Amino acid sequence: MIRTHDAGSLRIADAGSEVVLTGWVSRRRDHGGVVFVDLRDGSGLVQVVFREGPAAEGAKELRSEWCVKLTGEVRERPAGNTNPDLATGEIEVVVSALEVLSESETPPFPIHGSDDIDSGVDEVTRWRYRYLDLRRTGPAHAIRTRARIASVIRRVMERHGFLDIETPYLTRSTPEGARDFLVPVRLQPGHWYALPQSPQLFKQLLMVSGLERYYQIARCFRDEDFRADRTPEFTQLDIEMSFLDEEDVFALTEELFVELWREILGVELPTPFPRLTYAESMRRYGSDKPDLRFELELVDLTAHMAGTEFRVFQAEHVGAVVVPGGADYTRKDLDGWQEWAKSRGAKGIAWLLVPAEAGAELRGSITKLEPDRLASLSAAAGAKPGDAILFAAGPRRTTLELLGALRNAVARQRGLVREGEWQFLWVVEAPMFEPVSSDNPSVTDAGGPGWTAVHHPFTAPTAEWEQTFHTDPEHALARAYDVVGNGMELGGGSIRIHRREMQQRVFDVIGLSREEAESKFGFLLEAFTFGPPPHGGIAFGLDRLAATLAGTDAIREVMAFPKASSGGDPLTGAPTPITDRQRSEAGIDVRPDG
RNA sequence: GGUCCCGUGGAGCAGCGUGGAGUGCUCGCCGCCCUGUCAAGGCGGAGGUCGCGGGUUCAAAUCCCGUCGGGACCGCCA
Repeated sequence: MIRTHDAGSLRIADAGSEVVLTGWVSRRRDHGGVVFVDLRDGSGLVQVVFREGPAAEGAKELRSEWCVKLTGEVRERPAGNTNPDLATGEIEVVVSALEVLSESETPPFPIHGSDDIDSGVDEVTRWRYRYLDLRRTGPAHAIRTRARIASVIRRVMERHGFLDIETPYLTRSTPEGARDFLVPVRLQPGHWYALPQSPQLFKQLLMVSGLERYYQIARCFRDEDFRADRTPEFTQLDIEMSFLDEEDVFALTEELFVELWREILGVELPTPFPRLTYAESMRRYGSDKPDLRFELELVDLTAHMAGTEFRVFQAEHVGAVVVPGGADYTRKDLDGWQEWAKSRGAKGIAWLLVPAEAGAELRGSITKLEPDRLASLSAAAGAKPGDAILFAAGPRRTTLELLGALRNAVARQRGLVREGEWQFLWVVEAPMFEPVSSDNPSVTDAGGPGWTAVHHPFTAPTAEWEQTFHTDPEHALARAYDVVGNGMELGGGSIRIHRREMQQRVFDVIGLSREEAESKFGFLLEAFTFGPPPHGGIAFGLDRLAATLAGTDAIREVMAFPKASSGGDPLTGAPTPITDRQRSEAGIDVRPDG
């Protein structure tokens, strides 16, 4: 190394040492006879002082973000001049020699003094100059945190004998539901690779291989629209094991999470994580990833409304969220909820304000309800004087989902979320199938009527449904599980089917013909003819996990070079048009015969 | 595919409703002064296609239409 010390590591004990430092000029404070420079390197900041001689002359020329090397003596700062805000604030380095390693243009946004990720600078500008953005301590910390997370993961996985095995990026479509990214193949014009949406099929093959314990920090690709927490390439911690049951997955996951939260945040997570069935989670929270940092459980009023003449409540499901103290809602607030519901495609939300004073009249949009039903409604909903009740009615599933979203929105709005708390749980026994609909197309090319796999078609049914899932697909339950933290789905997986007969019944339910199954993943089915072990696994969204542990909402903050929401890379300018020659060589316009 | 928001010197904003000279603020940048600052300070200065195109108007940063870029949400995404 061309330096002897890290700038941020110097302490009072180093006083008197001669040091050589390298780094960037963070700030320069020129007082004429004395010049102070904050020198920054990967370890932190230290103040260096120039007084006289050639070094001091050179210091006059220094500008922000110049890269320099300097030699000097560490000294205790004069009395009264220490800086308690700096780790190195008790000392400074008096410079005897200065070498400019490289000069810098004026940076497009301030680098110094921005320990927070959010400095107010436009994101696109930050991504465009991400290499400068990462000189800032806040963004750099997020990336460093991610690296520590990967390190903890590898330690835990290796402790349990898992093998880190790479799987192909140039492959064929896997059975997930998203659109594939496609790569043309020069040597076979008109033929295309798909980039993997996950290593799903390969990890199952590795179980057939008898490797028994696989993990990979794998890049995955899905060509879908963006969200704040979604980007076209992302990273999964992918895990698969043989001869296991759910408890093994739960135990491993909990150990991993405990270790991550302890090491990164210094938080001790209690285990085991509570478990909820999917059905119970939907019933109580209207979500398959409930946030348990607040209560506000949904109320089921379907029975209370049975036989009502009131049109809006003549529905498969009538439910409500009771807003504590919500009687202070203004008409504008309530109209706001209407708009909110409509923006989610719902018909609307009915409301009732329960007056705080005894005997006062109920106010609301449903006061024309039958009087006895109305009178007993507050009690049936569990509302107290001063509360508001927000109702939704309609088909059971969509109504519960609307109420679940409402529950989250109300909790945020009313400040009911206990920030700083960590609430993990397992959501288990999801349905195996869901009805095919226009916005939920079948995996079959024919797109025939019927059912599609909720998780993926290799997910095993629960013990109770092993013999009967194909006769009642609507109610069949899967050995699938999601781990949820603070309302975020952090990971999910399942126990797989390893028996050919059972697999065929699943294909029959989802209307996948033998020919189609053969052409899509015949290689997996063939592998399963050679004594496949019982196996299963789980995958975690590493970006979401890292963002959570780094204390940011945006997964882009834990990616070194994130993409903009159009899918473009503001730094390199990708994607770009291709030349005619590239187009011709790639063979992308060729239609293969047959 | 849909809804909403943003685009003004290098950065962050205000100005737009009710059209009237590129007006203003904070920071940065350049020059000079300055021996204890750490958001150093003082004085002076430079820097603009108001995203782009069209329209309305005597006159457009401001109003209208379109478009591009960015962001959030719904759909979509196991």
